[in-house]
Amino acid sequence: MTMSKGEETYQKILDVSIYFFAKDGIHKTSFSKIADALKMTKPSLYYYVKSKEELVHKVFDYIFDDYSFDAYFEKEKLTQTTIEAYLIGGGHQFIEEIEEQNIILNLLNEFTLYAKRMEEKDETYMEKIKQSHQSFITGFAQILQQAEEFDLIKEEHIILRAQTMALMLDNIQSYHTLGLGMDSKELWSFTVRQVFV
Amino acid sequence: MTMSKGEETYQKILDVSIYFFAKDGIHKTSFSKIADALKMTKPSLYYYVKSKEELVHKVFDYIFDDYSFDAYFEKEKLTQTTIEAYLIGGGHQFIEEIEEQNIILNLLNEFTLYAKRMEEKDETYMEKIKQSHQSFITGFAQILQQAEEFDLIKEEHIILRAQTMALMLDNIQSYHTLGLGMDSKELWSFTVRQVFV
Amino acid sequence: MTMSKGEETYQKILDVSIYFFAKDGIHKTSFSKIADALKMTKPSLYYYVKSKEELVHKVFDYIFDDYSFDAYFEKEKLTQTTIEAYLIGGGHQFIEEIEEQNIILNLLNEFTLYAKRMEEKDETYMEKIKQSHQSFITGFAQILQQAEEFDLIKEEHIILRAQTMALMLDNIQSYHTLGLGMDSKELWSFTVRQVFV
Amino acid sequence: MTMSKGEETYQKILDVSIYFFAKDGIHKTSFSKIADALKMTKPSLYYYVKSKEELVHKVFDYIFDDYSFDAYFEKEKLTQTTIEAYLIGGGHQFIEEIEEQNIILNLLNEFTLYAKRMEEKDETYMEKIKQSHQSFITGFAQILQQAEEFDLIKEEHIILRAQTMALMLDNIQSYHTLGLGMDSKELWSFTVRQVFV
DNA sequence: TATGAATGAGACTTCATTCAT
DNA sequence: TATGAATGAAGTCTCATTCAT
Repeated sequence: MTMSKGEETYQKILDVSIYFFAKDGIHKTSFSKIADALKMTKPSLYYYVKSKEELVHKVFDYIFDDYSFDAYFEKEKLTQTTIEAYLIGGGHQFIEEIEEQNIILNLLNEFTLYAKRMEEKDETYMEKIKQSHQSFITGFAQILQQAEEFDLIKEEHIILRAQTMALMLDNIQSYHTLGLGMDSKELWSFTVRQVFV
Repeated sequence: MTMSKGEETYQKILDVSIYFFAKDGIHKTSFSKIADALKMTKPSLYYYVKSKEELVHKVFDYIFDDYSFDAYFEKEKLTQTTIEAYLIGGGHQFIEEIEEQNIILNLLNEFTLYAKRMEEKDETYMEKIKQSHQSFITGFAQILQQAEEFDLIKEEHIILRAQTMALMLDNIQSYHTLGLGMDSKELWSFTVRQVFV
Repeated sequence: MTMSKGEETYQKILDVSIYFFAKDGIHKTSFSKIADALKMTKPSLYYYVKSKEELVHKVFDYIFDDYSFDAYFEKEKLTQTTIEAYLIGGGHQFIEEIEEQNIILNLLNEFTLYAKRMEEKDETYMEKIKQSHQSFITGFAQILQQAEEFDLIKEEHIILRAQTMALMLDNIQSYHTLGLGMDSKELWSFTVRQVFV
Repeated sequence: MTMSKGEETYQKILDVSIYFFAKDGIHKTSFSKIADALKMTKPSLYYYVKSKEELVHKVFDYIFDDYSFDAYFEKEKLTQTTIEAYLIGGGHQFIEEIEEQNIILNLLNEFTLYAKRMEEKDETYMEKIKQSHQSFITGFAQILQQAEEFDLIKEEHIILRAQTMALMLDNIQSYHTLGLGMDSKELWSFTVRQVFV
């Protein structure tokens, strides 16, 4: 459980990189900036990270490994309550967590752009992003499947409904931070209820 | 109607900038790149544009001036058809146009990030983006208001419905380009129909 | 007496150039700056002035043509008053005039540096500067010669006295503008009186 | 006592900068020029100096730290000889040293101009220059005070005399280098003797 | 593990100047 | 007389990266 000094330093590098990548952008975050913030020298960074491209990739993995349906919607809780409440609650939790680490949203968007632009050179970025989003669609679809088995909803359009939910949940916070006076949680609750009509 | 040589050159600069900004990102698009593509020299660019920051701003305005509800949903057409068909049709047109100029999507996303990061220095970016999105929400809300007057929908949740439509339409294409096998037009039709339930 | 439009424009160019050369330095004064201040375009400037080097030379001549002993010490007045009072009065006038066009001092100093650095390429600058300073030394020497003929001072060291006066008068204002709390006129009066001891 | 390699390089940068600043002027001395002369690359310079402005400031401090009354007039020597001889001797030493590092004079003048033009942005330049000049005035005044206590001169005009000496000494070499056939040492001796009349 | 020192490539920008109109 | 358009050269500065210690 305890980290070695090296692991600690590595973790700090990731944290600081995430912070600056999100705040200023990947391109505007130089090794100097990171090194200064960590009170290290640039060459020391190279001990932990082979190149900037590798750092970007490591940060990317670190971020997207946590960005999946299962991280927010815990399946064990599903039986304890109604499906509708479960979906609403999970979404609210998602919204809250994203809200807390506000600047991460920027990073998710930046990485998506980054991944698209890297697609020719390195497909792994896009693949991981796809998987993340797919996990939400699939996750919602499974829940809906179950709901249908319980006769809570009609059989129709399960995929479209799942896609709607995934897309809404994914962008609701981005929209919120634009400052259009939108109530994220209310909109999510509304979305779920519409799906269950 | 005809452009002077200077205006033509200026327009070409905008076009090429848009192309590279979208394809490679603002930061990775240097004046050299633009100048080379136009077979001009770097200093010539400065005859048309005071600085890179100004070029970014000009491109930004050029893009976002066209990104509004009214540009896609022509109000004159509203009376010629049913409201539901009108909304579906307008959305399909929106989706088609975005699809044609595919890379513009990247630019919209990049500019949104750019605007957030510039907010302290220059609020005008964010303001314009807000206006764009607001125009969609307000546009949909007005249509729904009318629908309600004709008793086509219930009075409830007009704002939430409008927000849902705006958010869905705005991100449907981004999602599509991720390659999750989503049918944009079908999803939009479904969205509109849900709203009219 | 009246100037043609062309002459007027030319004069304005000189005036503006003097202003910027003095305020910001020759090197930091670009043709753009001058053109903007005059609401002209750069190529128009080239109609009046062949190159920046020529502009510098013209301004230089314009400034140093007026910087001579005779411009400040009018020989006709010499007989009307005592020699000592004449010298003090002339110096005070010099000081006042320099004080009025304060920034000209910067230009004189900058041109002196410029002249030294150009000496290998173009000796005319240094020659003109030498002549200016020599005119003061010679001017004072002639006055002192006359004073000696009237037995007001001893024969000795006439050149040294003249050099002292020239050097003091020439630098008294530069010193003053440093803000060392020096009273220029009092110091000049003191200098003259010392010479007449 | 020995310098590390870094310190040596830094010192070389200062030396070369001084040389070029004096010979060609601050503005005409580019980092390329300095780097070439040192057989370094431009970015290497930035390892030692954050910006050109910082380099200018460092050179300025380096020069003006040595330019004070105490650096040329050693107070211990005062008792060993007569005051008049002491002042003449100190001045001659000053003149000789300035003559040896001839181009430094240009630099002093250039820095004075630079300081005036920077006054709004950064007062420290002007303050240091003032202090230098003030040190000469105060230094001379103290000597004269002492002379007066020994009844060597009259009580009157001690400040004016000190100012005269400071101003003369400060500019005598500038004048000399104009090539007006002035004998600097003789003029200084004359100045001191006049003061002691 | 860490650092001092260095570098090639390339970024944005300004300048003096030209030329056809 | 004046201007719109363009350019080669050069300037300040940043960046990712390397290497010997």
